[in-house]
Amino acid sequence: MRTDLTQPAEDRLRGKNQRFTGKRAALVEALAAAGRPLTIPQILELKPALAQSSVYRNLQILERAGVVQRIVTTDEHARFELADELTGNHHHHVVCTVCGNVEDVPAMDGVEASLHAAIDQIDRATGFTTEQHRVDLLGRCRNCAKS
Amino acid sequence: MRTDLTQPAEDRLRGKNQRFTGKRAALVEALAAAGRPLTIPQILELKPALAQSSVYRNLQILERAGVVQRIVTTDEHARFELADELTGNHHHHVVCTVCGNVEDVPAMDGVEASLHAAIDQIDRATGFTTEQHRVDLLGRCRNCAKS
DNA sequence: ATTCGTGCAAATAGTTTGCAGCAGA
DNA sequence: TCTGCTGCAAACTATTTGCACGAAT
Repeated sequence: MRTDLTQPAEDRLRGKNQRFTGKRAALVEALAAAGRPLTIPQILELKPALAQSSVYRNLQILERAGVVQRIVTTDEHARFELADELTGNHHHHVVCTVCGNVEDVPAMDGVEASLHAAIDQIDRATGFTTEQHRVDLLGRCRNCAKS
Repeated sequence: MRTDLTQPAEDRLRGKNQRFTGKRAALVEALAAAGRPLTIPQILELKPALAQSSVYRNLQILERAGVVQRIVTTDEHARFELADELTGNHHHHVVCTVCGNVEDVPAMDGVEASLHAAIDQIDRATGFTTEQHRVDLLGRCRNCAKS
C-alpha cells in the first residue's frame, strides 16, 4: 500500500517541463500522508516551511500536471488531494456539513457499475462527454453527530 | 409538471419568520424557469431589477429556509437551484469543465439503489450520518466537445 | 409603531500576481 | 548562465456586512 508516488509525480512534472523541487515534493508528501483532501491552511500547518503563495502556485502547477486534484465542497477553502489517476485509487468523499472535514471512502463496485451504465446512457442521449465523476456524501461525522 | 412552487416556498419562509417579498418571489421564479443551477451574474441578467447584495442575502435566507440549494462546481461562482426537497425532483448534475455550464439530469433508479446500499454500509462502518448525496458528471458539453 | 427587507458603498477573505532575488539544470 | 522557482507584498474578485431608508404587518 505504501507505493512511492514521488517518481510518478516527478515524471508528470517533467513531462510538462517543470522541475520537481523540494517544496513540490513536500506538497506531494503531505497529501500522500494525509490520505484525505487538505485545505491550504492545513497544508501550511503540516509544512510550515512553505510559503502560502508558493503553495497556491505549486498546487496549480501540480494540478495541471495531473498530480493533484482540487476539490470544492461547500465551505470556504478549496481542498487538494493526489489525483486518483496517480494513486490508482478511485474513491469518493464523505463531507461533514458541520465541521467541514472531508474523508475518503473507497469507491464501491455496485455504485461504480450502475454509474457507468447511467453515464453511457446520458452521454448517448445528450451529446455530453463524461470524463470523470464525483460522488459526495454529505452529513455529519461521528464527532458532529446530531445534537 | 408545472406545479406552482410559490406557495410551498412562501410557507417555508414564513416557517422561519421571513417574509415572502416580491424580490424573493422573483428569485424563485428565475430558478424555476431556468431548470438548472444559476450563478448570481446569470440571475442578475435575468432579473435586472434585483440588487446584487440583496440577491446574495436572499439566496442565503432561501437556502436556510430549505427553498434553494447552493452548489459549488469548480469555477469561480457558486450556483443556486431550487431544493430537491421543494420540487420533489431529485437529480444530479452534468458539469462542463470547459464552459462551466451545469445541467440537471434526472437521478437514475439503478444508481440511487446501489448508492443507498453503499451509504448504509458506509454509515454503519464509520459512524458517519449521511443526510444527502450528490453525483456530478464532469466532462465536455456538446458545444465544447473535444477539439 | 415596529420589525424586517433593500440598496449602496465599504469591508472581508480566499486566491492570484508582479517583481526581485535565489536555485536547479 | 539561463531559465524557472520562491517569497513578499500588493492586487483581484466573489461574497458579506454596516447603515440609513422604505415596506410589510
